[in-house]
This record gives sequence, structure tokens and C-alpha cells, in this order.
Amino acid sequence: MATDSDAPLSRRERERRTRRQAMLRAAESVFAEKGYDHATLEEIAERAEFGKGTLYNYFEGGKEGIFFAVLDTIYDELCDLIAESVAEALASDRVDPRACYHTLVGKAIDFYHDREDLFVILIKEAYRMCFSHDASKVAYFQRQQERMVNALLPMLQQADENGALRDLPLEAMAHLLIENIDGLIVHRAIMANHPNRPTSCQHQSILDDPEKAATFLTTMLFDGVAAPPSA
Amino acid sequence: MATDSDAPLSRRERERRTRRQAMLRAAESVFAEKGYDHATLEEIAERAEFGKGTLYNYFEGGKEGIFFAVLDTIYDELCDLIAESVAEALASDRVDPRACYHTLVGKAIDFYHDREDLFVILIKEAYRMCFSHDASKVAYFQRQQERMVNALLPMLQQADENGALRDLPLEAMAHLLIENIDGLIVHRAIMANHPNRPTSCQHQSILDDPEKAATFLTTMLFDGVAAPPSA
Amino acid sequence: MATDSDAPLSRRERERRTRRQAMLRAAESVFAEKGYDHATLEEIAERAEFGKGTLYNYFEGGKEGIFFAVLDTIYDELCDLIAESVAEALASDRVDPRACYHTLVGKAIDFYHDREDLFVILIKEAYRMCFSHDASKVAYFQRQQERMVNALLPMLQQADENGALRDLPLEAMAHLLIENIDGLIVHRAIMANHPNRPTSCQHQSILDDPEKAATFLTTMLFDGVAAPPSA
Amino acid sequence: MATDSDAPLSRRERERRTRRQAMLRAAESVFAEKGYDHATLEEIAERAEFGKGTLYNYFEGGKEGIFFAVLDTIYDELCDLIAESVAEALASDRVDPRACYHTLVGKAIDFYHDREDLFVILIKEAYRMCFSHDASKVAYFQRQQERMVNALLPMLQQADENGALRDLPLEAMAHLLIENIDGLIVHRAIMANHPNRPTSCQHQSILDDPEKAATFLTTMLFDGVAAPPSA
DNA sequence: GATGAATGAGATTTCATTCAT
DNA sequence: AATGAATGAAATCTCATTCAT
Repeated sequence: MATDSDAPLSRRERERRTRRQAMLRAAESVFAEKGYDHATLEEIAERAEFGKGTLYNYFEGGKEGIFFAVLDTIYDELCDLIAESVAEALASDRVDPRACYHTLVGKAIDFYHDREDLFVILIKEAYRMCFSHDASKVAYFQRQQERMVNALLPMLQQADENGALRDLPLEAMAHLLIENIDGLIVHRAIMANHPNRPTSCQHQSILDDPEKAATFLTTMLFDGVAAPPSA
Repeated sequence: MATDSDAPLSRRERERRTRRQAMLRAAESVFAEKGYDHATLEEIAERAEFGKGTLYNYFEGGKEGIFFAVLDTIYDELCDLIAESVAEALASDRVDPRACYHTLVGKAIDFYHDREDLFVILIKEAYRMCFSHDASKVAYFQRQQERMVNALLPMLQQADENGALRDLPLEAMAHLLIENIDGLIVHRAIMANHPNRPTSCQHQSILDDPEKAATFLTTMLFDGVAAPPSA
Repeated sequence: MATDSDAPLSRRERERRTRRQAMLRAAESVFAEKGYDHATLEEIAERAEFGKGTLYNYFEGGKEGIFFAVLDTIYDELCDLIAESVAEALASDRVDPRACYHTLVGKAIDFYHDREDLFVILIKEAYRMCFSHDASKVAYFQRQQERMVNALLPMLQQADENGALRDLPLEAMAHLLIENIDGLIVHRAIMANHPNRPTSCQHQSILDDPEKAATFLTTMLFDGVAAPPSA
Repeated sequence: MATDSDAPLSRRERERRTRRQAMLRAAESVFAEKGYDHATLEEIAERAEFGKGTLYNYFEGGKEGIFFAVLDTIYDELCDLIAESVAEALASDRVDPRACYHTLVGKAIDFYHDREDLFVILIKEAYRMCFSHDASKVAYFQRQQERMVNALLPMLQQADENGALRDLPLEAMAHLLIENIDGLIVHRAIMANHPNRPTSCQHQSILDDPEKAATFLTTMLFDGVAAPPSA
């Protein structure tokens, strides 16, 4: 059954979407740069090359509405990323959770390089939301977190059935795996932006290289900090 | 071992400190509730039961100065928490990193219950700082992160010498261990504040109980997500 | 000879200028009345019958920007006054510096009656500027003083070539001539505003009448305080 | 009959005056530097090395009271300067108004070098007063101007009786002579503080040297800008 | 008499939103 | 549909003055 997005679009409608896209991109860059509170509609409109008032024709709810539209695209993309990795993993005979997570971390790092703004918005604004006094914002955040967890869960469930996972609640595990991706990227970003601080060479070199960073995180989380018993 | 703060204080000076404390507490609660940008000095002053102008007699640098004074207390307390756990661990014959971390997580959870505001501020504002365009703010954040890592490191180094740790860069390990404490607390907070969402019982019960939560996180990070090879 | 300002303007642009004019007039009256420091944007906006924020759409640099826009108009008008008188004088066969200055003083007095606010601002604020710690303000003041001196100089140079002037540096002379116009107007204003103080009748009557005042100042500065040698 | 100031003073009273002096000096420097509006009692108290509250024990009328006390000292000193010059001139057989004015200008320049602050206050604040909406301030300004004029008048009256002056109202003449001293000093100050601006060498050298500057102004005002008829 | 902590009115400035064109 | 001028609430910060010590 055809959904809205499959329906043939009038030229008018297509143009409308293009303009909306431009506005979203402008909003992304401003929100990332200034943070939600210091972003101004004036600047968003300027970067989008539209008039300020026009934004109100494309987004309901003013500034906040635009912001949530941006958040939506962020979470959409992240969920796609997770879903992709999971689909690949589930496609094989015997799901390899380590490999799947390693791939996912790599994709997340790539994504960060492509769309740095989106990640920065996430880091600057998303966690704030979960302590907001506005229940609807909290609910939004929870919903989106859940989407990501749910995207990852099938892979973990399959792996669990195969006995590949420690006997711990899978949801909590999924949360932890996802949160640590953010953590890794923040950590890498700090070091990249401010490389002049003295840190151990080893530490630095491991996180600098995307491949090694993904391996590091995967090892940490799948095999643990503790030395293997035989060692 | 006498520090400045042990020196006998004039009544005047003691009173001054008391009032400063009151202002800091008021600031904590407002910053936690509203976030930095929406916190107003008016409200801080009101809750501290002082006039607006008085805040300027106690803190240099206006709103930002007050905010950093609050951040200082947060990081001081967190570093103390870490240092305490590490000191206990190092006091024993053979340092047990798992036990040490477990203790630390427990203390962090307790601390969160005592001073929820401080944690909320941390979560709402700290990460934003590392993407600030103001280099001095980034440097402050890095300095404080480093303090925490450095407080934990001695324990890891000792454990590493005992061959108890996997061969990975200790600094990165320390970062990951510390960041996951925040992550756990955020996770617990979300579930506690909004328990009405459907989640698996097992998941819920594990994270609700501080003891179990600490055990969960310690197991996750020390032993890994993957099932033990023998299993 | 068409300048930009002669170009045909869109209705939009014409309206914009009208509104800017209204704001400038309002600003003039408030700055004159209260002085720069005690003038408030609130009151300027009120008198201009616009909202406070609207001022910021018409002038860059906030309060200071508005103030300098006012100063610009003042100096523009004064320079025009001088230039007019000088042009008339130079148009004749043999420039008569006495007549030229007399005319100029008369025009200045008329201008003061028309635009009292502008003069008051000049007196209240301009000299302060030359002892400002902000070098750019000092430079602005010097630049404007120089403009006025340069507007008057051609006349003096011509007169000097005709042997009509004492052999003294012309720039210093120009300064003195210009400054004394302000001085005269201040003096007249004081007496006009507060005529109840006992002063000699002769003194009073001479300065009250614009024509006599101009003659007095011209005689003073061109022929000197000292009695003519023949007398 | 002994006046208050001739009465022997108790040690207590002498100390009180000394402290008052210190406060006045501090106030002078702050008012000169910042101008009335931006001067703060805090800074005055600091420079005077007293507590802020103490100022209120020494001056009635708070900030404004202190300011007028400073103004009083300024005008006292200026009147003394004028009175001195006039007394010297009147002491001779035949009063020489040119010489008297020349001396006065020289003294004023010296005074400016000794007490620059006082002059700066005069220039920054005094003229503002004559357009104040507060009648008592205007009256104060007029009173002080009159004092200066009255101090100079006897010399002019004597010279006038000797036929040395042009037949013009003496009060207006006195005003003009006094105002031009301020003008000269401002002019010299601007050039001294910002000598990098290109000005004619002649102009510069004449005003730089106090002696030549006094001669210039005296010639200008007594003999006039116009060339002598015989020339 | 000297002090300086406390105060809060009042200033400038920013910006989301509206709405006439 | 697109615009951007107008708005005014609300924020931070300053400082003269008071008054308990």
C-alpha cells in the first residue's frame, strides 16, 4: 500500500520539500554552532536564504518546532545506521555481535565526520531533555532512545539465543552499547579539537584511528576491562 | 597537615562562608532546574534569600562566575568520591579493581540521591562545554575530566602491574569507566522519573536497586558483554 | 552633480528614511535634555513613537551608535553653515573676512534657535570626548573639528593672501574663531534662560540682539579688545 | 575679626581636614578620569584609602555633594589665579591689560600642568551644567562664572578708564577673555595628547610653547585677527 | 567615627513572534 | 507564499545609599 512518501508529488510539493530541506540544513548548522538557546531564527533564515517569516510557513511550533524537526532527522539517521548494521548481521548464518558492533561503531564515526553538526546537537541538547520539567520533551527523548535500542535489540536477541551473550538484561545492554558510541565520539572529538594537551601516546594513537577506536571500544565492552582468566 | 581551611576564622569570615554556601546551594538548584541559559540571577538570589546585587559581592564574573563556582564544587566532590574509593583499594594487599569500581559506582549513586542537582547540572551542561567556541571553557572541562581520570588512574596502574587488566591504554579505560557511571545514573534517573513506560521487568528491577545496578555495570565493563568462553 | 541622495527611491526606502529621521529627532531632544549618560533608549523610543527594539533595526551600535548618528548630523549642519558663508565670501572679488565671519555668527545664532537641541548636545558632550580614554572617540572629535576648520580655512587663506590678516597661524586662528561662536551662544543662552540675574544693561542688550551680538564678536576677534591706536 | 579659618584648630579638627583633603584629591582624580556619571564612590573611597561609608561622614549630599565640593576648589583656585594677576596689574602706576592677560594665561597653563584633573573636570562637566534642567545647578554655574568675571573686571575697568580698551561692554569682554583661556588649554591638550595628527608646523610650535601660546592668545584677543591698518 | 555588606531600581540589549504588504 | 519591520518581555549587571557592627 502506497504511503505518503511514495505518492507522486506535484512540482509544487517537490519544491516545498527542497526548501524545507534547506531550512533544516541551515538550522542544523546554527543549532550545532550556537546551541538551542543561542541559536536565532534570524541566523537560520539567513543561512537558508529565506526570510525569517517563511520559517513559520514550513514548521509548526516556531523555534522549538524547527528544533524537533532537526532532532527527528538525527534520530532517523542514527536508527537507520543501527538498522543497517543489524540487518547485515542477521543476514549471516550465525550472528556475530562483536563484528556487528564493530561495524556500527565504524559507521557512527563515519557519520560523525559527514554530519558533525548532527552529533554536536545531540550532545549539546539531547541529554538535557531527559531532565526537563516539560514531560512531553522527556517523553520525546525516551521514545527516540527506545527506537535506537529497539533497532539494536533483534541482533542481541539472536546472539543471546545463540548463547553468545552474558546473561544480563538485553535492553540495559543495548543502552550501554549505544551510549558508549556517543562517549567514544565525544572523546575523540575533544582530542581532535584540542590535540595540544599532553596525553599518553598510546592512548592518543588508539583513538585517533577510526578502525583502532572501534576495535578498542568493541573489545572493552564485549570482553571487558579485566584480563582474560588464562592470561 | 593543616590547610588554610583549618585556620581559625573570624566570625565575620565564617558568616561570609555560610552565606556563600547558601548562594551556591540556591544556584545549584536553579541551574539544575532551568539549565544555565534559563537560570536567572533573580531566582538564584530569591532562593538564597538575598538581594540580586549581593550575589555580585560574593562571586566574580557574574552569572558565569557563579556557574563555575558550582561546577568546581561538583568536580571537587566527584574527585573526592573517586579518590576515597581508590585510597581504600590501594590500602589492601592486592588491589581488586572490580571491587573498587563497584564501590565507586555505589558511592556515585548515593551521591546522586543526596545531591541530585549537582548531577543534573553536570549532565545538562558539562558536555556542551566541550564543543564550546570559547577555548577557555573547553580547557576547563578538559582539566576537570583529567582530574577525575587522574584520581582513578593509580588504582588501574596498580591493578595493571598485578596483571589484572587487559592490555589496553589505561587512560582510555579510565575515561570509559567514569563516563559509564554518568550513563548509568542518567539511565536510572529516566526510569525512576518516568516509570510508567513499558520496559522489561528484569531490566527494570536490575537498575532500580543500587546494589544490583552497580553489579550490573561492573560486570558489563570488567567482564564484558560477551558470554564467558567456557559457557 | 547627482548624488546618491538624488536617486529615485522606492516607497519603502523613503519611508525608512522618514522613520529614521523621526528617531534621530527624538534622540536629539532626549540627548539634549538629559545628556548622553542619562538619556534612555526607552525615552527616545517613546518620543519617536516606536518600540524600543525598533531602534536597533535602524542604528547599529545601540545607544552609542544612535548618539554618533546624531553627532554626525550636527557636524554636517555646522560644516554646511560654514561652507555656505565661505562660498559666499569667496564669490566676491575681494574676500571680506569680517563680513564673512559676521554672517557666519548670524547663521549660527539662527541655527541655534531652529535646532537648539543640537547645540546643547554639542556643548554637553563634545568637549568631554576629547578627554575620553577611548582613542576612537577622541579621533572622531578631532576629525569633526578638523572638518570645520577646513571648511573655514579657504576663506582665511584668501584673506591672508590679500594681506587682510595678521601674520599668525591660520589654523589656530580658525579654531579660535569657531570656538568663540560656541562660546557666544553659550553665553547668550545662559542670559536668555536666566535673565533675572543682575547684569549691566549694556552687556545684556548687546548680546540679546543677534545682530549686535554678531557685531560684538566680530569686532572683538577681528579688531581686538584693545582700543585702536589712534583713539 | 577672626574668621573660622583663622581660629586655632584642635588636633581633631586638623586631622579631619586632612582626611577631607585626601578624599577631595581622590575625588578629583576619579571625576577627571571617568567623568561625573561614571565615577563611583567605591573608587573614590579606594583611592582615598577610606571606607565607602566614611565619605558620607565628610560630605553632605552624597556623590553630588562631593562633586560640588570639588568644583568649589576648582573655582576657588581659578579665582585666586585671576585675582593674583589682577592685583599685580593694579599695583603698577598704569595698568597694562595686555601684560596682565598674558600673565594670567601663563598662570593658567602652569596651573593646568600642576592640576590637570581640575581642568579636565571643568571641561567635562561645567558647561553641561548651564543647560541643566535643575535650576540650582545652573545658578551655581552662573555664580561661579560671575566670580571669575568679577575677579577680572577691576583690571578691565581701570584699563578702560585709562582709555586702553575698545568701547565695548566690559563684562562681555571679561567673559570672552576667560572663556578663551579654557579654549586654548583644551586645544593644547588635544594636540599634546594626540600629536601624531598632521598639522602645520607653525601652528604646532606656537601652541606647544606656553610662552608663545600666551603671546598668541593675547595678540589675537587684544589686537585682533585683522591686519593692523598701517600694514 | 569608620566600615562595607546588602540592596534593588534602572540601564542596555536580544530575539521569538506577529502581521501588513 | 514570502517577507522583514515592529514589538516588548525579560535578561544581566551597576552602584548610590543605608545601617548594623
